Parts: sequence; C-alpha cells; structure tokens
Amino acid sequence: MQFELQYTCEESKARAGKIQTDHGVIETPIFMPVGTAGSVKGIHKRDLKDDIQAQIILGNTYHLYLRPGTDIIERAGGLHRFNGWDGPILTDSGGFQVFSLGDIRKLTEEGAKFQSHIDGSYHLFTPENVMDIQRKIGADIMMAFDECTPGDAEFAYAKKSLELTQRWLERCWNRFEQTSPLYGHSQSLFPIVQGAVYPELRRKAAEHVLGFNSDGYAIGGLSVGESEKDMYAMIEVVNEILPQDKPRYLMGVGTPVNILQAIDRGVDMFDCVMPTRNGRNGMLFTSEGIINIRNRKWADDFSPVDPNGTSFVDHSYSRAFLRHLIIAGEMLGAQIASQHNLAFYLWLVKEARRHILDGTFKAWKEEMVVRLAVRL
RNA sequence: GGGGAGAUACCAAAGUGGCCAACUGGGGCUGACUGUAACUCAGCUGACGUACGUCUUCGUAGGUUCGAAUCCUGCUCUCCCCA
Repeated sequence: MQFELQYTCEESKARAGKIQTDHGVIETPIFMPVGTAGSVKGIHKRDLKDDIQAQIILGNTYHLYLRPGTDIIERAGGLHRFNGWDGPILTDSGGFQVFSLGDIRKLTEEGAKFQSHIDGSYHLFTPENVMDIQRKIGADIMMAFDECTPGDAEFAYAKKSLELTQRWLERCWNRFEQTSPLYGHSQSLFPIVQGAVYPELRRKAAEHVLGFNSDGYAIGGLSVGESEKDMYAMIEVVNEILPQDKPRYLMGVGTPVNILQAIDRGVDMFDCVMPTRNGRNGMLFTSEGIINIRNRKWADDFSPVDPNGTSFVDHSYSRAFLRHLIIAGEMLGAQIASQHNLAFYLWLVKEARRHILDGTFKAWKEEMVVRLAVRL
C-alpha cells in the first residue's frame, strides 16, 4: 500500500491524497461505509460502487469470526471473493467490541474473552489470533487489536488501558510480521492511538505508534462519550505528531460536521455507522441539513428525497413516499435512506477533496458546518 | 319468535364499589442513535397547566352509596345460538 500526499492547505491542516492498494485507488479524504457482517446493510455492491461511489468498505473481525466463521471465509477465498466486493476492504479488529460489548467480555493481559452475543459460547480474542483472522479475511487494511477506551474514563484507567493497547500492538505487529497474506494481495496493519481525552496520553500514544513503520495510523477511542470539543482537541494533539506522509484514519466518526472538522484538522479516512443505522431509523443527512423523515410534516411532501442529491434514489422517490415506507416498516425505506445517506457522505468528502485541491477548503467548510447542522 | 352474551380512551383489550384518567398491545406524535448485539431503543398519547394539580370521561337516562367504569332500573345498540 502506498500513500501519496497531493495537496495540503495553507490555512488549514486539511490534506488531499491518494492511497494505492492492490484492490484499487482510494482518493482521500474518504468515507468508508461500514459492512460489519460483510455487507453494507441494505446496499447492493452495484449501488455501493456505481451509485454511492464507495472506494473502500469495512468489515468486522469479531462479527465475521462468529458468523459465518473464519473457516467459511477462508474456503471462499477471502472476504473479497465471499461478498463480491472487489475494491479495498478494511477490517476492524474487534477492539470496538471490547468497548461496545463491555458487559459480555472479560479483559486480561492475554486478550479479551467474549461471550458470544449469538449463542453464548466463549471466545478468546488475542492480538495474535486477531491478526490470523484478519489474514484469513484478507482485508487490505487490518487494524491492531486494541481496547477502545470509553470517553469518560478516568485518567488512571485511561493510562492503564493505553498501556495494554500498546503491549497488544507489539504483539499484533510481531504476528503480522511473522505471517503473510493468503490471497496474493498485500495487507497493511494500522496501529491505533488511544488515550481517552488526556493530551499527555494521546501524545505518548502517538509517539509510540511511530515506532512501527506502518502504512497508516488510526485515531481511536473518540466519539465514545466524550464531548465534541475534547474530540477535536485530541485529533489536533495526535495529528501534531503523526507523520505527514501516512494516511490518518479517525475511527467511527461521525456526523457530517464532525467529518469536516476532522478533515480540517488533518484526518484522511473515516468510517461510521451513522449513515446506515440512522438512515434505517429515519434520519437523512442532506446538503440543506438534517431531516427526520418520520416527522408528520413530510407526509405530503411529494418533492424528491434530496433535490441536490447525487444518488438515483434522491430523484426516484419523494419524501412522502420514503416517509410512508419507513413508517410502514417496509424494507425498501431502510434501503433508500441508507443509500441516500451514504451517497451524501461520499459526495461530502469528494467535495471536501475538490475544495482542498482548489485551495478553497476553509471557507467552504465554514459555510458547510453551519448548513449541515440545520434541522429541517 | 325463543335463549344467551356484550357495549371501556383512535383501535383492540384488562378492570367488576375506593389503590382508576383507567393495565397491556397496536396506532399516532416526538426524541435518541458516531471503529453496528440496533429495520433498534426511549418518552408522550382525555382537556388545561412546566409541575404539585384542577376539570370532564368507561353506550344512554335515572337510582343506591360517604364514594360507581364497577351495584340496581328503564332505554338504545351490537353479536351469538335455536326455531
């Protein structure tokens, strides 16, 4: 994997770049749709590629390991062959599940022991076997196994948690180096910077990951309960230290405004479940602001879902019809909303990139962060 | 024609003397959702008021009682069974 930094702003830390993978090019800044179980919920790969214009998607180690199981994916020839997505894939390691499934797992030095949310069986995830699983999944970008520290963690816990993540990173890296890709395309491993909302921990964490000459670096443990102010501050602290010539991935973020603010602070890659999950639940992100399509006021609004939208769903369906579908629990409603939101997110980062390359990012961003937060 | 059952809030359906403005579903309204245990979850849903509360409700008209959705009587309507 290679990263080429094409342009940096003068009045902002925003960057435009290009990541070359064996499954194609990724133009940054980029948003990566989340496909936890191997599929971006409700979206066909054709729409993902042609309509939404996704350049890379996510999968999840924990979820894919439990179902369908690593063995099936390996026998399929890797996740690309299994799900038919021939573009780049990034897999999260299960580190987020250490956080989100906190009630059904136990943390030890060795790893995280999960009780399956599917059948109650026990599974020990270690830095080593998480690397092995991601080799078998065949992700272009693998993530280090970390503990995603809660945003409200006390300093003492955050420090202890960070140190565990750092020891796990050493083990991840060793296993990564000792093993090879299984399917003929190369794989990269991204370390993850933790440290909760404590600048000194974040600095230590950022400096620590520099010791690994990885192809890119991730900022984790944000948008997990801390304030937005803290989140932005942590991004600034970390990006001060991360190298210019490697892509930076802000994990799990965020709202359209979060993304623009993070781009402004030098982040290149994003993923978030928001466009799909919130879409399924009736929330639409548009260039005019946020719509709760379930609200009564859209019941007889027969105008297009999004007159400025780039997706075919934006012009093929009315707001009134989409509202009807969502309210009635029709599957198509969730699909249309997800597709619209993802297309919007991809449009947004593409526009950001265009403005960065034009040198007009800052002014454009300032205008957009106001508009995008409006509730319609 | 004979016999039986029943009428409760938008719908369905509990409640059968005070703990009832009335369980619970559904529907409706609003909100939440950030590396997906999520097509999920939460609140509100007689009126007025932030709220303590006040007022009007359980087919209808009366009655009994300190007190009725709950007991009694008349009336209206609905459903079921047998002819």
